[in-house]
Amino acid sequence: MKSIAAPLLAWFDRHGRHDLPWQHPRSAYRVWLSEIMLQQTRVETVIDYFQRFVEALPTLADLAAADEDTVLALWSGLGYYRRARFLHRAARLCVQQHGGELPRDFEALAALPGIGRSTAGAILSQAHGLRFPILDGNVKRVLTRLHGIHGHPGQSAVEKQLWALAEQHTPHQRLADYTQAIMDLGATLCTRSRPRCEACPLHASCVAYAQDLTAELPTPKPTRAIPTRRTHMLLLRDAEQRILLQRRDQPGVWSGLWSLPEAESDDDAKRRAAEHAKVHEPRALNAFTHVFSHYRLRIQPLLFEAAAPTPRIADNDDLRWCGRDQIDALGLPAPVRKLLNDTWESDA
DNA sequence: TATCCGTGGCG
DNA sequence: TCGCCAAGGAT
Repeated sequence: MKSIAAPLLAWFDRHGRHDLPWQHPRSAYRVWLSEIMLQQTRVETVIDYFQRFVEALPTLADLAAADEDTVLALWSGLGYYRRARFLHRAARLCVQQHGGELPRDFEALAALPGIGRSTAGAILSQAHGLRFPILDGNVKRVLTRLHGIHGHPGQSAVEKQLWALAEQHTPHQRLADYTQAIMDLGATLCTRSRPRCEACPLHASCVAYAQDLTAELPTPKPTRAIPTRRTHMLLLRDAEQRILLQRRDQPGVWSGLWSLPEAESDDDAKRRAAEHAKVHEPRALNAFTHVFSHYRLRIQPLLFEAAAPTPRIADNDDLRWCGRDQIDALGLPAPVRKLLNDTWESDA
């Protein structure tokens, strides 16, 4: 099989992305952080989060020493929060077991939480120039088209075949550049819709291009209808305009993040509100829908005004009355942060 | 193996 | 408005 490395690297030198923030400097810690943030997330979205994160926690040691609320606050809005907790846990494991650095050994690296085969390959190739393939969404898209492979890449047989191809294409020189090059190709030319095949350095040997299959490949995941769940969110606000926040359980959606107490119905909401404060009749705010990958959540916010906190419910690890300026330091789900800000804004 | 886990942008 | 996506990994 003819390797794609030579034409790909030549293209990368002229048209690749060379100014991403994690490339300067390209330390193992920064590459690792970027790879975790980039899982299922766009480069444009990640850049600001990355800058803020490394400014607050410049080294692996800083991350390991940070508390979880700090890490989740820096991650807040980026989604898939388990990534942040795994990142944090992995940093502490590195301090405990690997001399405070990310291991260079593939098995040890991939054994860390949040680091799978592809992310381990990306870190080792980009940070250390070691020869390990990656197989992320970009590479899957490039390889299924280049070789005309049908079937959803999530299927194990298809994925196995793609890993074998990824391995075969990986060169023995310029590993960091090659890894970045094939991702750049997927991100900028070999895009899901309307790929720019005429500018692609590989189109002469591309099966999908020759057979006009770029619109069919990669085979999309079979879709299924997602359910709608409903919840009431309680905005308990005291005389000082503070609102009661509650840390969410693990596991589950938004686990470990600070959110609002929830209820299944109006009556349930009043009952739960009374557990925390002496309250008046609630005011129903505008309901809205938040969409996850696997279900949509219809949220009915209920504002309980001028609540007097029940004394026995003091601030603790999982319950906290927070003012407007306090939520910046906490990890909150994006729609909850917006709801709180809107509520405080509306009577400012 | 299938499901779970966020978010913002785009056609 | 809405379906679908975008640098996966864990369970």
